[in-house]
Amino acid sequence: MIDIRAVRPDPGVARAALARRGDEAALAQFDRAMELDARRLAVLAEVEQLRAERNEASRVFGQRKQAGEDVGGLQQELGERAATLKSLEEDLREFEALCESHLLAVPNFPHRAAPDGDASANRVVRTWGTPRSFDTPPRPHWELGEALGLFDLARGTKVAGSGFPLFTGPGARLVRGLANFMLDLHTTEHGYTEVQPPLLVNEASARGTGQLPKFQDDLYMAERDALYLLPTSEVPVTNIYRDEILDAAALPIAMTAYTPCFRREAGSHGKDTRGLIRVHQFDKVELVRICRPEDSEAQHALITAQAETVLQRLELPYRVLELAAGDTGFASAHTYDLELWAPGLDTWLEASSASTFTDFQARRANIRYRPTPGAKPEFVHTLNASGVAFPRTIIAILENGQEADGSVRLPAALVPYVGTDRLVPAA
RNA sequence: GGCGCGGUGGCAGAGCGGUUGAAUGCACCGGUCUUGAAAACCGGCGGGCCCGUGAGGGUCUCGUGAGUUCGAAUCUCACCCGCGCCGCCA
Repeated sequence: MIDIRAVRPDPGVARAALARRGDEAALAQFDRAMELDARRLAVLAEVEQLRAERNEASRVFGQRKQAGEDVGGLQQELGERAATLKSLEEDLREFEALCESHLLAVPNFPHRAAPDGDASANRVVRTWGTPRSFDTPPRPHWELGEALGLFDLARGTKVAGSGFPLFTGPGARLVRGLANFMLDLHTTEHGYTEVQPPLLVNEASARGTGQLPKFQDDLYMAERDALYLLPTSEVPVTNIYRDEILDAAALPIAMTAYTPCFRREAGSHGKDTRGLIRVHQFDKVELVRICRPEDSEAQHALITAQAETVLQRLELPYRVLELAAGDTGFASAHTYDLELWAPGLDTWLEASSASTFTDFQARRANIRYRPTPGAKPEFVHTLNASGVAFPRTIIAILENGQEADGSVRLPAALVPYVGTDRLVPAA
């Protein structure tokens, strides 16, 4: 959530910043929120005035009554005034709720470094690794995976529906190996604390990180219990500290979690649905950092580098994209996408998104810290990065590692975790 | 799922419907003392919002929401959460 108090003195500046997203609807939400805020403040002043009078009058009333004076007339007058106040308070609540609902729909301000424009303005800031050349056209991962017995997408569809992959035998082992490899890297070399969060989250949590109210359609919901299946472990992990005031000495906090993620992918049916490119359920190791505001830019560079390390250890060619203002996610101010090269698909696939949310999530989730002991609490900054998402990593491993004989060579870093250096077709 | 008890400030823990934003202790901050530290003593010390350049003033906040009342942390109702016992299940 943006800071409406900071915006109030000069809404034009904020409006210009938001305009960089090229999102007319967002600007409209912003304008409406500012409008409602002004009306809210006018009613608030009136309500507070009446409450002050009421409080004072009640004090006097109590004194007179105790002194044994006749208070009948005064009591009636105060009763009438209480009714006036009550109706005004209802107006106030209405404006507050309306104002907040619009404010919750306003995205974060893009970082000054983010390029202007939409996705076509995304900037490649670096590439790593060199794509192999193939003598014959490289095969897509779904052919390789089925031939190697790694997954059985038809049966996954039978069990749940399309987009719910079933990993089998060596494929399941590969998934488990990836999880252990990534968790070990982040916990032992990058200093993260491993957590296993709840996989369903309540509404407050989903609002805290920005999934609600705007992206309700993207979430699976357990309606009876008003719980949502996590679309990313960013949600439960960031919300661990919701409504808390953190000790400055504890910052930065660095947590990693291995969880499945569930996404309805509403509106993207028929797009990239082949194989493992876009699925409703997938595993991911996530990195979350919580830090002091002045540290967040450096923390962003750090968390991005840590996600890159995963891909480097897996010897997978990738590029780093700095997202343009218009392509940056709702809650994010600045995002780097890590895209893996998939030779079988002849394309780049996003395997990680490393974002700084500045105080946007902290404000929604009310996560603060005391800069010094005894000082006023301030909002922290939150960041996260996939470190990394599994399906597209598996795609890259298969498509980059494929050999002419139909086998797939595994990266050395994975060998101890998967128990073999090569995946071979079943005899 | 049933019955019982309970949710108060960073923590612990008081609180006859009327200066109770809330006793007290701990923690924390500032100071005195000390060569230094500890102890002791003195003072300060929740958060949000609005107005104000500032000093400061106002308002809300005792799980959440509604209600009773001139006035609610205190009374009523609903909901949420926690604990205990029973039932059910692993």
